[in-house]
Amino acid sequence: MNEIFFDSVKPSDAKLQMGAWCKSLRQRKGLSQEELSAKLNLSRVTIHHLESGRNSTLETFLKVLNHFQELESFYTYLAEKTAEKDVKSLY
Amino acid sequence: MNEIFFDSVKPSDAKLQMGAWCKSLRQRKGLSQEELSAKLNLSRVTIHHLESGRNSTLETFLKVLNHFQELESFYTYLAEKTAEKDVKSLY
DNA sequence: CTGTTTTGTATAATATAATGTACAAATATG
DNA sequence: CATATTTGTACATTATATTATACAAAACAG
Repeated sequence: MNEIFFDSVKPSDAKLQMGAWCKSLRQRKGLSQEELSAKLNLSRVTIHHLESGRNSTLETFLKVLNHFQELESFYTYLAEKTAEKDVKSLY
Repeated sequence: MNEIFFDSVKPSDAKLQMGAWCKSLRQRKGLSQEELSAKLNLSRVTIHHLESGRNSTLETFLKVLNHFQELESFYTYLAEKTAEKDVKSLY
Protein backbone atom coordinates (compact mmCIF):
# COMPACT_ATOMS: atom_id res chain seq x y z
CA MET A 1 0.00 0.00 0.00
CA ASN A 2 0.85 3.67 0.06
CA GLU A 3 0.77 4.80 -3.54
CA ILE A 4 2.90 7.64 -2.29
CA PHE A 5 2.58 10.98 -3.97
CA PHE A 6 -0.55 11.06 -6.10
CA ASP A 7 -4.08 12.25 -5.58
CA SER A 8 -3.12 15.66 -4.25
CA VAL A 9 -6.20 17.04 -6.03
CA LYS A 10 -9.27 16.18 -4.00
CA PRO A 11 -12.95 16.26 -4.95
CA SER A 12 -13.30 19.41 -2.86
CA ASP A 13 -10.62 21.10 -4.97
CA ALA A 14 -12.46 20.16 -8.14
CA LYS A 15 -15.69 21.55 -6.74
CA LEU A 16 -13.96 24.85 -6.02
CA GLN A 17 -12.61 24.92 -9.56
CA MET A 18 -16.00 24.15 -11.08
CA GLY A 19 -17.35 27.05 -9.05
CA ALA A 20 -14.55 29.31 -10.20
CA TRP A 21 -15.32 28.45 -13.81
CA CYS A 22 -19.00 29.25 -13.39
CA LYS A 23 -18.19 32.49 -11.62
CA SER A 24 -15.80 33.58 -14.37
CA LEU A 25 -18.41 32.84 -17.03
CA ARG A 26 -20.95 34.94 -15.19
CA GLN A 27 -18.61 37.84 -14.52
CA ARG A 28 -17.39 38.00 -18.11
CA LYS A 29 -20.96 38.71 -19.10
CA GLY A 30 -21.34 41.29 -16.38
CA LEU A 31 -24.20 39.49 -14.69
CA SER A 32 -24.97 39.50 -10.99
CA GLN A 33 -25.77 36.26 -9.16
CA GLU A 34 -29.32 37.58 -8.91
CA GLU A 35 -29.66 38.10 -12.66
CA LEU A 36 -28.20 34.71 -13.52
CA SER A 37 -30.32 32.85 -11.01
CA ALA A 38 -33.44 34.46 -12.46
CA LYS A 39 -32.54 33.40 -16.00
CA LEU A 40 -31.86 29.82 -14.88
CA ASN A 41 -34.84 29.60 -12.58
CA LEU A 42 -32.58 28.88 -9.62
CA SER A 43 -32.23 30.69 -6.35
CA ARG A 44 -29.40 33.18 -5.88
CA VAL A 45 -28.18 31.14 -2.93
CA THR A 46 -27.83 28.09 -5.16
CA ILE A 47 -25.65 30.05 -7.57
CA HIS A 48 -23.60 31.32 -4.67
CA HIS A 49 -23.18 27.79 -3.31
CA LEU A 50 -22.10 26.50 -6.69
CA GLU A 51 -19.56 29.28 -7.14
CA SER A 52 -18.14 28.77 -3.67
CA GLY A 53 -17.52 25.05 -4.06
CA ARG A 54 -20.40 23.55 -2.11
CA ASN A 55 -21.82 20.17 -3.11
CA SER A 56 -24.24 21.24 -5.84
CA THR A 57 -26.10 18.89 -8.14
CA LEU A 58 -24.98 18.19 -11.69
CA GLU A 59 -28.09 19.95 -12.96
CA THR A 60 -27.14 23.25 -11.35
CA PHE A 61 -23.61 23.13 -12.76
CA LEU A 62 -24.77 22.10 -16.23
CA LYS A 63 -27.47 24.76 -16.38
CA VAL A 64 -24.80 27.41 -15.94
CA LEU A 65 -22.59 25.92 -18.65
CA ASN A 66 -25.58 25.69 -20.93
CA HIS A 67 -26.50 29.33 -20.42
CA PHE A 68 -23.02 30.46 -21.41
CA GLN A 69 -22.81 28.16 -24.44
CA GLU A 70 -20.22 25.95 -22.80
CA LEU A 71 -22.31 22.80 -22.61
CA GLU A 72 -21.66 21.55 -26.13
CA SER A 73 -17.90 21.81 -25.66
CA PHE A 74 -18.09 20.14 -22.27
CA TYR A 75 -20.19 17.35 -23.72
CA THR A 76 -17.59 16.75 -26.41
CA TYR A 77 -14.87 16.58 -23.76
CA LEU A 78 -16.88 13.97 -21.87
CA ALA A 79 -17.51 11.94 -24.99
CA GLU A 80 -13.80 11.91 -25.80
CA LYS A 81 -12.97 10.81 -22.28
CA THR A 82 -15.52 8.05 -22.51
CA ALA A 83 -14.13 6.77 -25.79
CA GLU A 84 -10.52 7.18 -24.72
CA LYS A 85 -8.62 3.96 -24.36
CA ASP A 86 -6.46 3.90 -21.25
CA VAL A 87 -3.64 6.18 -22.41
CA LYS A 88 -1.58 5.44 -19.31
CA SER A 89 -0.99 1.94 -20.66
CA LEU A 90 1.23 3.45 -23.36
CA TYR A 91 3.93 4.32 -20.84
CA MET B 1 -34.67 36.70 -30.60
CA ASN B 2 -34.53 33.11 -31.79
CA GLU B 3 -30.85 32.27 -31.85
CA ILE B 4 -31.91 29.53 -34.23
CA PHE B 5 -29.94 26.35 -34.26
CA PHE B 6 -27.78 26.06 -31.16
CA ASP B 7 -28.14 24.40 -27.79
CA SER B 8 -29.08 20.98 -29.12
CA VAL B 9 -27.09 19.46 -26.24
CA LYS B 10 -29.13 19.71 -23.06
CA PRO B 11 -28.07 19.30 -19.43
CA SER B 12 -29.79 15.91 -19.42
CA ASP B 13 -27.56 14.81 -22.31
CA ALA B 14 -24.47 15.89 -20.40
CA LYS B 15 -25.62 13.98 -17.34
CA LEU B 16 -26.00 10.85 -19.45
CA GLN B 17 -22.50 11.34 -20.85
CA MET B 18 -21.00 11.89 -17.40
CA GLY B 19 -22.63 8.65 -16.36
CA ALA B 20 -21.32 6.88 -19.44
CA TRP B 21 -17.82 8.06 -18.63
CA CYS B 22 -18.03 6.78 -15.06
CA LYS B 23 -19.44 3.48 -16.23
CA SER B 24 -16.65 3.02 -18.77
CA LEU B 25 -14.02 3.75 -16.12
CA ARG B 26 -15.54 1.16 -13.83
CA GLN B 27 -15.94 -1.50 -16.49
CA ARG B 28 -12.38 -1.10 -17.76
CA LYS B 29 -11.21 -2.10 -14.31
CA GLY B 30 -13.62 -5.01 -14.23
CA LEU B 31 -15.44 -3.76 -11.15
CA SER B 32 -19.08 -4.31 -10.34
CA GLN B 33 -21.24 -1.42 -9.13
CA GLU B 34 -21.23 -3.17 -5.76
CA GLU B 35 -17.43 -3.30 -5.53
CA LEU B 36 -17.00 0.33 -6.60
CA SER B 37 -19.64 1.61 -4.22
CA ALA B 38 -17.92 -0.19 -1.34
CA LYS B 39 -14.57 1.39 -2.17
CA LEU B 40 -16.10 4.86 -2.38
CA ASN B 41 -18.33 4.46 0.64
CA LEU B 42 -21.41 5.10 -1.49
CA SER B 43 -24.47 2.96 -2.00
CA ARG B 44 -24.73 0.82 -5.10
CA VAL B 45 -27.93 2.62 -6.00
CA THR B 46 -26.08 5.93 -6.02
CA ILE B 47 -23.52 4.53 -8.46
CA HIS B 48 -26.32 3.19 -10.60
CA HIS B 49 -28.08 6.55 -10.58
CA LEU B 50 -24.90 8.36 -11.56
CA GLU B 51 -24.21 5.95 -14.41
CA SER B 52 -27.76 6.20 -15.71
CA GLY B 53 -27.81 9.99 -15.91
CA ARG B 54 -29.85 10.91 -12.85
CA ASN B 55 -29.22 14.19 -11.05
CA SER B 56 -26.32 13.18 -8.81
CA THR B 57 -24.25 15.56 -6.75
CA LEU B 58 -20.83 16.79 -7.81
CA GLU B 59 -19.29 14.85 -4.92
CA THR B 60 -20.53 11.51 -6.25
CA PHE B 61 -19.24 12.21 -9.73
CA LEU B 62 -15.88 13.50 -8.52
CA LYS B 63 -15.34 10.59 -6.15
CA VAL B 64 -15.55 8.23 -9.10
CA LEU B 65 -13.10 10.28 -11.17
CA ASN B 66 -10.77 10.43 -8.20
CA HIS B 67 -10.81 6.67 -7.72
CA PHE B 68 -9.81 6.08 -11.32
CA GLN B 69 -7.07 8.72 -11.28
CA GLU B 70 -9.03 11.02 -13.56
CA LEU B 71 -9.53 13.85 -11.13
CA GLU B 72 -6.20 15.57 -11.67
CA SER B 73 -6.72 15.70 -15.43
CA PHE B 74 -10.28 16.92 -14.99
CA TYR B 75 -9.12 19.61 -12.59
CA THR B 76 -6.58 20.82 -15.15
CA TYR B 77 -9.30 20.98 -17.78
CA LEU B 78 -11.43 23.11 -15.47
CA ALA B 79 -8.53 25.41 -14.66
CA GLU B 80 -7.85 25.95 -18.34
CA LYS B 81 -11.48 26.72 -18.98
CA THR B 82 -11.52 29.18 -16.13
CA ALA B 83 -8.43 30.99 -17.39
CA GLU B 84 -9.54 30.87 -21.00
CA LYS B 85 -10.26 34.26 -22.47
CA ASP B 86 -13.38 34.22 -24.59
CA VAL B 87 -11.99 32.45 -27.66
CA LYS B 88 -15.15 33.10 -29.66
CA SER B 89 -14.16 36.77 -29.75
CA LEU B 90 -11.30 35.86 -32.11
CA TYR B 91 -13.73 35.13 -34.94
C1' DC C 1 -18.28 60.72 2.33
C1' DT C 2 -23.56 58.80 1.36
C1' DG C 3 -26.50 55.85 -0.95
C1' DT C 4 -26.91 51.70 -4.10
C1' DT C 5 -25.92 47.31 -5.67
C1' DT C 6 -23.89 43.03 -5.03
C1' DT C 7 -22.37 39.41 -2.32
C1' DG C 8 -21.88 36.46 1.97
C1' DT C 9 -24.35 34.30 5.63
C1' DA C 10 -27.93 32.40 8.73
C1' DT C 11 -32.44 30.29 9.62
C1' DA C 12 -36.41 27.55 8.61
C1' DA C 13 -39.20 25.02 5.18
C1' DT C 14 -39.40 22.17 1.10
C1' DA C 15 -37.66 19.21 -2.52
C1' DT C 16 -34.89 15.67 -3.62
C1' DA C 17 -30.40 13.02 -3.54
C1' DA C 18 -28.51 9.22 -0.90
C1' DT C 19 -29.37 5.15 1.61
C1' DG C 20 -30.93 0.35 2.90
C1' DT C 21 -33.61 -3.24 1.55
C1' DA C 22 -35.91 -6.52 -1.30
C1' DC C 23 -36.93 -8.55 -5.55
C1' DA C 24 -37.16 -8.94 -10.66
C1' DA C 25 -34.65 -8.78 -14.96
C1' DA C 26 -30.64 -9.34 -17.35
C1' DT C 27 -25.75 -11.28 -17.94
C1' DA C 28 -22.36 -14.07 -17.18
C1' DT C 29 -20.52 -18.84 -15.90
C1' DG C 30 -20.50 -23.78 -15.30
C1' DC D 1 -29.80 -26.17 -19.63
C1' DA D 2 -29.17 -24.55 -14.37
C1' DT D 3 -27.19 -21.26 -11.32
C1' DA D 4 -24.59 -17.50 -9.78
C1' DT D 5 -23.52 -12.73 -10.39
C1' DT D 6 -24.66 -8.31 -11.79
C1' DT D 7 -27.77 -4.84 -12.81
C1' DG D 8 -32.38 -2.39 -12.85
C1' DT D 9 -36.19 -1.01 -10.08
C1' DA D 10 -39.43 0.13 -6.26
C1' DC D 11 -40.28 1.48 -1.59
C1' DA D 12 -39.54 3.84 2.85
C1' DT D 13 -36.26 6.49 5.56
C1' DT D 14 -32.52 9.70 6.20
C1' DA D 15 -29.44 13.24 4.78
C1' DT D 16 -28.87 17.23 2.43
C1' DA D 17 -29.39 20.38 -1.72
C1' DT D 18 -32.57 23.98 -2.92
C1' DT D 19 -35.48 27.55 -1.71
C1' DA D 20 -37.29 31.91 0.44
C1' DT D 21 -36.26 35.37 3.45
C1' DA D 22 -33.78 38.66 6.08
C1' DC D 23 -29.78 41.08 7.26
C1' DA D 24 -24.76 42.20 7.46
C1' DA D 25 -20.55 42.94 4.94
C1' DA D 26 -18.22 44.36 0.63
C1' DA D 27 -17.87 46.50 -3.55
C1' DC D 28 -19.33 50.11 -6.46
C1' DA D 29 -21.21 54.72 -8.09
C1' DG D 30 -22.61 59.28 -7.15
